[in-house]
Amino acid sequence: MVIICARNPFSIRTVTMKTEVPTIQDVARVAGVSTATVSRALSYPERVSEKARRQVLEAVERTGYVVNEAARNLRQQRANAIGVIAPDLSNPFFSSIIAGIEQIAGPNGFGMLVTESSMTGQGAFDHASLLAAARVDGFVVLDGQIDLGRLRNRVTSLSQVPVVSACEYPEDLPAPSVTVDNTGGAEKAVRHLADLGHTKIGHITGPRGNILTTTRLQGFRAGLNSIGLPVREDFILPGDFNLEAGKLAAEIWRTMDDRPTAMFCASDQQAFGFISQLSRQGFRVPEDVSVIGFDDIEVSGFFVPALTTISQPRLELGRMSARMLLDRINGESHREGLHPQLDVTLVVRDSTAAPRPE
Amino acid sequence: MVIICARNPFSIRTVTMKTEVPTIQDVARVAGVSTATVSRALSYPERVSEKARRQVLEAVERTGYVVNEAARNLRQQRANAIGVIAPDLSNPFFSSIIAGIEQIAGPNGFGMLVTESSMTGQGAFDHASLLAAARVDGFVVLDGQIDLGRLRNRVTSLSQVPVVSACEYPEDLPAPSVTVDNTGGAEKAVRHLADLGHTKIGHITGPRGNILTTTRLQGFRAGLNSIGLPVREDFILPGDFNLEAGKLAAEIWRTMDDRPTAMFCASDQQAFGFISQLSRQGFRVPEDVSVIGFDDIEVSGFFVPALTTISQPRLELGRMSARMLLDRINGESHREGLHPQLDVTLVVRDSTAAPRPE
DNA sequence: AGCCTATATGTAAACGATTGCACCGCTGTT
DNA sequence: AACAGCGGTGCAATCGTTTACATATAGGCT
Repeated sequence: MVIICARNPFSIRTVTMKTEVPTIQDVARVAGVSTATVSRALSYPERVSEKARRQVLEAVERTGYVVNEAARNLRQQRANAIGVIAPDLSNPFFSSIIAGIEQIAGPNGFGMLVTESSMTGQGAFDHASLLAAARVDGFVVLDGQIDLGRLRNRVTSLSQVPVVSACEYPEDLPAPSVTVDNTGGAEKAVRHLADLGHTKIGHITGPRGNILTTTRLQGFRAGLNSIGLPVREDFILPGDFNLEAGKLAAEIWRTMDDRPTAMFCASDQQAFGFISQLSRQGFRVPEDVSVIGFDDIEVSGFFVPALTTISQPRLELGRMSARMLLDRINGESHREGLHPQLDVTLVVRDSTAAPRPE
Repeated sequence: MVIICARNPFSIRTVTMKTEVPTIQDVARVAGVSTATVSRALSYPERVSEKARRQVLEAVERTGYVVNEAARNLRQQRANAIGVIAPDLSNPFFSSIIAGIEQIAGPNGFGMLVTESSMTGQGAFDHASLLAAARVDGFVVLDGQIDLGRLRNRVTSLSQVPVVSACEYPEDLPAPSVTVDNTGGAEKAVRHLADLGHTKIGHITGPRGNILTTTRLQGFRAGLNSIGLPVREDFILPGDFNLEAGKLAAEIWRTMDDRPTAMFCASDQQAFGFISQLSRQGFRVPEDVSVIGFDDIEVSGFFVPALTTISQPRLELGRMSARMLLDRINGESHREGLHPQLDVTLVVRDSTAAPRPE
């Protein structure tokens, strides 16, 4: 490989030994054109002559030039990157959405900066506003619990900053969001259980205050209503989305003297925790109790028993939110009130069955 | 909040309505000092007078100034960011490592750019070298399968570019790496099974060519040897780390006329797939066959049965590799040959038991 | 008093790209 | 022959920092 780089040819930094990286100047010199032409040849090929384009391309090849993003970003007042704020990076549910975001961002020349909102106490928000000042062009927010007050104080009018929330969303956030039909999903779950013949259907909720918790609970009630089943408040157990919460709920279920014969869990993880603890106590799923989850994470199909659940298009959730964000960044402003909702589907596997005859 | 920003006070871009963001010039004006002093007051507080520092800090407060990273990066020839190359973002195993990296990078003022190496075919490598030119100061590589030839062609001498590989590592990569004791882990697994009384112990490997596959297989053999058990080649089934591979292996196990009574799986996910498929066929774990995994991902403790496995410190793996990378970036060059190896521990749960008496 | 040092500040030159503007030559029209 | 229009190109300003260097001021020493 030939390295052509006349600028400062004798500089040898003895410590780092960093090889000088070619600049647009070097390319221009080799190609025998001005830097303006080089820049144009690369960004708007159709605006330079055939000949110039060839020369530039060859010079790029020979020098091994690659654009310095920092310089470009400074000049263009653009970061060519988006920020992702997730509540919990190690949660497989979120990582799949993040993968979806990357699938769109990457090929469009955008980097993806990932932060965890739980970070450092006050956390992501200093991050976020700090980032907003030059590192990213916008955010995808995956955390519905986020403290908006803080952000508002920093960023004068939030609605100006390109933000798209995905999955969970703060209700009062004046930004587009992409979600799934949580209410409808919960209704489908209930209906499925009822179709199997269950009349005593319970629910383990998500964490208090979370929007997903609210909508799924709402769907749960609506589902029961629509098929004429009474809502038994004592069958609604408070929980969280994680494994531990399912375990805790199992302990409560065990102590009930009138037990539901089927449980709708607010997440797959929760369902795993529930089933796991029950099995340990000698109960069997679905023989003793049917269990249905929500999310359809990858492992669900391989759980024992394979989990019946409401499947969310997580990858598509990420892809769509990234697309919307990129659109906003590029000025193709959707109306603020854009809130697409993706459909969810019932996936029947082995954790649900007809109730044991009395 | 007071916005002080004299530069171009009448500019109102009607389309975007972007609020002008204050620069260091604005701060300097308000504080009544030069930009140099502002810069110094923020970066080296001890090098300016008490008075100047106070004035600058107050001006920063009033203007809401936050440094423009693009400009800083350009000037300093530094990106203040690290790149992470992962083979599969939605895999919970990797996401935990990524979380660990972020825990170190974030607080140190480094952004974390995440890319998936499977991306776009040729993929991460154009990404990677492109990034190397200005977006990141170094990489943590989580993908051992990576095509080094490509990278080499781009980056003249790879050893100059700060790279740390974590978990998996290409054997010929002249870069520090942080791994876990895979061989030792495999030995522990085998020993545990032997201690329970198993003599017919099998293994489902990872994907061909992967370094983890090799070292774990090696440990498996070594373990058998050290306790005087023969290595039955027909008990070694080829696989992959994912769920599907476990399922496939289960089918093979079923057709064997002389079956191992215990299986050491190359990953937890694989173990899930194996157990899941077996259960579906009416076999029981650990009664019919003991199963031990490798990784100890979060859900393992809640599987049915709870999975006995070799636990890796995934978060620490990420944290340590991030620390090493940051050190290298800051010039505190470790020797090239630094390859710390973290310990793994056996976690005994319910998927292993003594073999059924003949 | 004179000189030297140390400390605190300001001035201005980078960093490497993009892009508004001016210019040049050519073609086609009047 | 004059001129408008246009595609292609180069010049040079600009983005917002950091930092080498110059300068100023104060204080300590002989």
